[in-house]
Amino acid sequence: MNALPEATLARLASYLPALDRLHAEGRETVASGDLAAECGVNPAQLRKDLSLLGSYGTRGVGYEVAYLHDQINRELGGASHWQLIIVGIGNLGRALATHTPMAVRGFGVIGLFDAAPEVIGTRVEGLEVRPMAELRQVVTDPARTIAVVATPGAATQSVIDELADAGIRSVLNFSPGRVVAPPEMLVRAVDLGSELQILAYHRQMLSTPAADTVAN
Amino acid sequence: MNALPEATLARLASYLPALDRLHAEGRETVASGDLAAECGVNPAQLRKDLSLLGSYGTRGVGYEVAYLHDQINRELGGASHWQLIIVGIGNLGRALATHTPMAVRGFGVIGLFDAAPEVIGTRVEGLEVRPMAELRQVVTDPARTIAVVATPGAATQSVIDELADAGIRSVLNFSPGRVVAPPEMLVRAVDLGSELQILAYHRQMLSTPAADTVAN
DNA sequence: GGGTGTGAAATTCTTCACAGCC
DNA sequence: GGCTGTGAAGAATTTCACACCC
Repeated sequence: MNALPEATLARLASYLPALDRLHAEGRETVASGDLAAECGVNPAQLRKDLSLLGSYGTRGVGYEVAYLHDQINRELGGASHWQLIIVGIGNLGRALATHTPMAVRGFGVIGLFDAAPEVIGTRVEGLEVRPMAELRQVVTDPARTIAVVATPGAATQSVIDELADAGIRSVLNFSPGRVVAPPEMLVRAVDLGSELQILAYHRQMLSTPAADTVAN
Repeated sequence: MNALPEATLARLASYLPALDRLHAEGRETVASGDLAAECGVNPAQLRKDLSLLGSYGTRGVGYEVAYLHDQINRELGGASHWQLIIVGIGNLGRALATHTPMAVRGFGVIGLFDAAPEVIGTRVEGLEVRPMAELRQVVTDPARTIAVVATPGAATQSVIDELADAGIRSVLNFSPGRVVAPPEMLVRAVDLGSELQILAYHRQMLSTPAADTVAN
């Protein structure tokens, strides 16, 4: 299987929750037009995305909901059973630890870490919060572990270093500020502030008609 | 000023934190190559992005850090002083309420709302959590208000309806599941699960060399 | 010399439109 | 009849490369 285009990848991930919903409603099959409307994309685009995974549709009928879900999930690596650890158990860390949609997609949380003594030893969802020193005891298979980093900005770089030392090579970073990581480490940054800013821009554009737009 | 391309928009938002950092380090000017490296983009791309806002650079020197930051921030609508309300004060809601990078960029939180009686009346960062019934008392200027929705899935649609009734037209939705909203309402969905899945896919690709890649 | 601003080329992504299958 | 799968057209984005300015 060839590498999927970046744009397709983001859309495929968004099809999964929609398929979950359809499955929950008891739908067995779905046509590209319906699923596309649900996800806010063009039907042709959706069909093209799915055709990159192979041909899972039936002409005249559509796609089998459960089977399609499995195929997308497998392709995205969700079925490979990743193990998650969360570093930084503040509000955001706790939110991520209890975020059920993640667990549903095959990401199981196996460890929680924090630096603050008053947090260490407390429990979240039945898991005890541990100090970073115990990282290696918890992470038994670093190649299959993804670290979610939700620490305050100042601590992030040293956390990344410790994770790298423990052999972890996949990081989802919610902490603002760029970090340097060894080349074998894949770091994906998520910036919640940017999302707000993009929304604000769009609203501003819609509300204040451009001066160069002639009335029609 | 014309509408900015969607792709440029996302990058501009990512330049702001980098400029913040440079400013904090005392840098007065920065060349496109340096800032681009910091943000992980192509230097020509960065120059083209900035040129869409006007010509703020000096040939042979670079861009003035503080001035460039102000220009981008203004263009993105951050300086328009948006008022934020947060609906759903669970862990994620609390995390967003205390997320300082947001406040820094001109987004001030003016209200917190939740449905659970045991949460109503508690305080987060000095703000009292209120029931949705008090929405209109808090939101005095709905056109300048952005609602951040962090409710559990089942409650989301009714929350959107109530927000629409109160005249709010901008929503950042962290809740999974598609919602229907009136046409004048702009809803931007953020799915934290997708980010994990995209990361997992990339790691899977890097770790298992494609069969069709000939050794070289 | 160093670095921006920007047409033009190259690439990637999206949409169309229709043959082919159920 | 309805819907998928996909080549081809069209649109958008990224990158190159160089004129121009400090």
